[in-house]
Amino acid sequence: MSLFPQQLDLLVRRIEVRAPLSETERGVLARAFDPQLVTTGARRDLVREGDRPTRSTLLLRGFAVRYRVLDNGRRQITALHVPGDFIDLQSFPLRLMDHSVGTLTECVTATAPHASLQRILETSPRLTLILWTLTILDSAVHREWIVAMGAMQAIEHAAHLICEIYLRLKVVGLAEHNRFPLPVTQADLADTLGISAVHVNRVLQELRKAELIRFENGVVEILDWEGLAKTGQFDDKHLHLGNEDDATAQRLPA
Amino acid sequence: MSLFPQQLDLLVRRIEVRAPLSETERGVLARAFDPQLVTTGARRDLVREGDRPTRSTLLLRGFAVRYRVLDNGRRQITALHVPGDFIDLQSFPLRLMDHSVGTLTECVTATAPHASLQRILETSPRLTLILWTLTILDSAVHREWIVAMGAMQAIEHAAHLICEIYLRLKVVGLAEHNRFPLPVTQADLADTLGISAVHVNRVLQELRKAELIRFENGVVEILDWEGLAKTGQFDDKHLHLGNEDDATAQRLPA
DNA sequence: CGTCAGATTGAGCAGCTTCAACGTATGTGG
DNA sequence: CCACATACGTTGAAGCTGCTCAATCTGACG
Repeated sequence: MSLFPQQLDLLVRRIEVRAPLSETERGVLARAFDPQLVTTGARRDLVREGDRPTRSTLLLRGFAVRYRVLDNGRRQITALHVPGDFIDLQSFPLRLMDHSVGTLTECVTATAPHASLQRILETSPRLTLILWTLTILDSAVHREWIVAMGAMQAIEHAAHLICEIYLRLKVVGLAEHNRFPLPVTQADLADTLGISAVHVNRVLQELRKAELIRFENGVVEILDWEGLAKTGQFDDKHLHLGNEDDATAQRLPA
Repeated sequence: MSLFPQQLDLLVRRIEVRAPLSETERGVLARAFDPQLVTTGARRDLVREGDRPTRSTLLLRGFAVRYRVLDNGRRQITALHVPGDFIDLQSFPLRLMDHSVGTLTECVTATAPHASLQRILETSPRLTLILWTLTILDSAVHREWIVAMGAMQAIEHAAHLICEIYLRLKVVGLAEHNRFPLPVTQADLADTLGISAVHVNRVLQELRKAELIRFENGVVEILDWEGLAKTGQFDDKHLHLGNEDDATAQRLPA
């Protein structure tokens, strides 16, 4: 009645960037999930705006996005999720989904009933803080996206996004050196960056011409990290990859 | 050694939109704050990017903004805070500030030492969930801003923002019927909406010409709520103003 | 081989920017 | 009390970024 260790591994890595987990805690976390995994095809919804989920979903394999569709038909992606991310942990404290989550690729997910999270809340302050922190990291990324959308040009924004995804994938061991999967179409990028698909195409061409990246068949290769980070004015501070940032490690030793 | 009830009132109202608080809980919350309040002048920083606060700040009076300044000198505001909002509750789980918070007007604040929040985390699952929920509401607003920035025109975005601020002020009793203070300059709005101050001016003129709002001397009057909400494609779902949205009320009765 | 999703290109256009000037209210020192 | 400074709002004009529309190209797949 619990997740296998290797299935929990990506989440554990994300957490342990900041705070070590004890064996007991890993066990509690593993038992919070339903043992059976769910596989969902590409381009399907995992949760829909208006839903009131009774369980939260952890992404184990594949890429997913949070999005909203406006009256005018435009879709805006508000978050891009990679393996190891909870895609709707916020539905535990706040049940009503105010946005949808859809898959980009085929995805494998594990689900944790809210009742299990409730138990963690009532019995483990440390794990509670860890879960809370995960939602706060989402927030920090959201803010960074607002900055990028509001104050950067399209090409800078695109460079910024690529830097962010690269580091996030690296944390969970899914990026090789300067190379990582990004299985999204230019239309998806358009809905993420808030620009048209045509313009995405031109921006990507510029990034290629500047020899900052290659991007073919859903794989990004970063040719010049320095240049890319500079173009995107990228600073990894908001990803909080250093363990001295975090209260869990300092105030609640494992 | 605790905040006066009326000083806590705005926060309590925000919380009780979704979940009732017991007298005991109010007491615990009140005692989490330092008794003395702090007054900060207009256009000063309350917290700075790079800081590692040891206490979290509750805004009692005045308006404040979260923001980041880019290399190119552009300032992007990522959140606008009104009385009753925590401006840096996330610094409890994640110490390093990845953005700054500044005042727009003179502000009165109360501070809660992280040690007090720690005590709440260790002793009161229900209050912990409530605090967690407050940070998650910030997240929901962030996502809505991403949608507005990415998929709306400037005039729609502006209308959307005004709708949002109006409802948030109403919750804490700071908006009269269709009328509320918005002590920001057009340059502030520019940094919020991610457009130039000149264009803000033109957008406001359009909103006035369409007889949707008046906006003089830092006071907004909504002349046509329906029209404004339609223009801004505004839906209050993401503000989670209904108590059936929330887990606290349902699973952890006071 | 035809079909389809996705990428690419060109051309004209719209939204928003920048620069610069000017208006208006408020405050301040002489 | 006036001269001047300062902050904020308003207006016009020119230009750039990114959009829309439409056509073409490419590769995968049945």
